[in-house]
Amino acid sequence: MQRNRNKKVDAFAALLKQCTNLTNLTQTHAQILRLSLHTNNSLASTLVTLYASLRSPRHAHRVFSSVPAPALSLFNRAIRAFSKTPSFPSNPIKLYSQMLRNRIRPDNFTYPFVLNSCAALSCPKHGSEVHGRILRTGFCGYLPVCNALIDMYGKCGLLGLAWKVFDEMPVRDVVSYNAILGAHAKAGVDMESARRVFDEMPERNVISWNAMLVGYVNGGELELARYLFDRMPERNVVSWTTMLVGYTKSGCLELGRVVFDTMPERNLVSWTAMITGYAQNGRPGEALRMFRRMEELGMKPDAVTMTSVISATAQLGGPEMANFIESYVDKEMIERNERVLTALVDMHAKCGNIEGACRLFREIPHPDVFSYSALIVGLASHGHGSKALEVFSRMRGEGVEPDCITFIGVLSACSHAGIVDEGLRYWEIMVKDYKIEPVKDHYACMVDMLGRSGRLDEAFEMVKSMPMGPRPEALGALLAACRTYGNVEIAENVALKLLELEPDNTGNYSLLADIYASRGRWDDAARVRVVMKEKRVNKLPGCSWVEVPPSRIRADTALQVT
DNA sequence: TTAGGGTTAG
Repeated sequence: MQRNRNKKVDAFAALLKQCTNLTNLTQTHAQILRLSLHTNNSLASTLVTLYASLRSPRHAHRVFSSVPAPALSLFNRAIRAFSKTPSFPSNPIKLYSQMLRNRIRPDNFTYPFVLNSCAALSCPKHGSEVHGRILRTGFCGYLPVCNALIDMYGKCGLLGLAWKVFDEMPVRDVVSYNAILGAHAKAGVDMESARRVFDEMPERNVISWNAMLVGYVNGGELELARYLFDRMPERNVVSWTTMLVGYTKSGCLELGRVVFDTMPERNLVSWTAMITGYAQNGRPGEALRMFRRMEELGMKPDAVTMTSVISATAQLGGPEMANFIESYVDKEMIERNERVLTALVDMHAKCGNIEGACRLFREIPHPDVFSYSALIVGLASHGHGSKALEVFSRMRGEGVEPDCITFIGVLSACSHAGIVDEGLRYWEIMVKDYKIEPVKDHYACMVDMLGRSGRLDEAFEMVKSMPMGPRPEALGALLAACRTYGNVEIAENVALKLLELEPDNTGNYSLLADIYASRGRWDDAARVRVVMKEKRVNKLPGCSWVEVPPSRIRADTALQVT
């Protein structure tokens, strides 16, 4: 009987090896379940690994939890599988605690992956507990275990502890050096120390060179990065992608595109980097075109890719497109992590569906400053000022620290709700409690708020108090308020400054001419129009990056399709 | 076991 069962297990193990997609894997899994072989540790281990490699952590979790007494090997395979999706509910740290409760002793294959998750979740507390156990059980003699410790402390920013592990190791390999090098280079702020490690290490591989490259890129030292890139003894897809990111992050999209087009091989990360480059530099149409090309090549996006695709869609607007993208996320089983959900909240808000934005926000288990800000800004721009302020107060109650963008939402909420004194109070809170230095956009919000409610003198004072000098955003808001309330005196003052800063912006000339006209000062209005003509300032045609169906082209917009 | 891609902006 037992022998027969073992035979079947072997047969299924062989069958599983041939499963290359989710369809035939689930079919084989179904047969395993029918014969009640799913409690077999070895089959369950293979299933968990395969589901994880096909990016189906939910299936993997179901397999794992249906085994009543998981053995060490199954724990190890599951921990390894889930270390790729550390934010998933059954994360390696939980599995590790479970194995200790089950009195199963972790070994040298367990620790590196658990430590990886501690690093990914930035949990040095758990990490040092694991460290303690490693020391007590004598596993510090294993190179991969110590290397993972260096990496974990380095990624959590505890460089002293990383060095302590490094220094106490009797034997080190290139991985140990790379881990400590990466810890210094990553942020790009201490490249001198990184350089010292790099120069002193006994042996270097492509990973060591890439770690230095990343450091220069993240520190904004693009020329040094390029110098290094050109002289590397060996380059792989990571080196090329890092260089590509260097260019796109500093706004050199065209150079980034050249790198992308010339790199010898591209993977999902390279495609995502290029898509993100376009999305973050105001070229959402180009981002979506790249995404389509990537799909046509059969490359499946992941959560990171989709975050940028969603952000690009948000910039283009349109409720149909927003709904399409959301159902795409569902259909392709993209992990709905915090960043994906935040991007979806923002997208729906920008595409006019604030209810959809609120619905998605409720799905976020622990909203952070990004998620709260996206919702607050969204509510404010839809005119739900008091609802935005409610969300802000809930955010503070939850202990989430607002940032400068949150306050842009809060101040514009006050502006739209017409509650000026509240707005002034929030300004105080921003500056005094949160020590946030107001930037030009905050001033623009305040000027807009004071101006809308007719407090033009205070708005003017606000403009004059700007430490960076009057900026077009704030001046424009004040000029608009001057038109609403017919205040020519301030308007002339403001317009003069504004035209000096933005001589090519037609809106400013028109606004001033309108103000003169509304007060019956026809000669002055005409004078502005003449100046406009002399400067050859003509209305700029509307411009779009995407093909728009003819029915949606507004009659008053000259469309320049690129 | 070591290197690359992500969300919020009057």
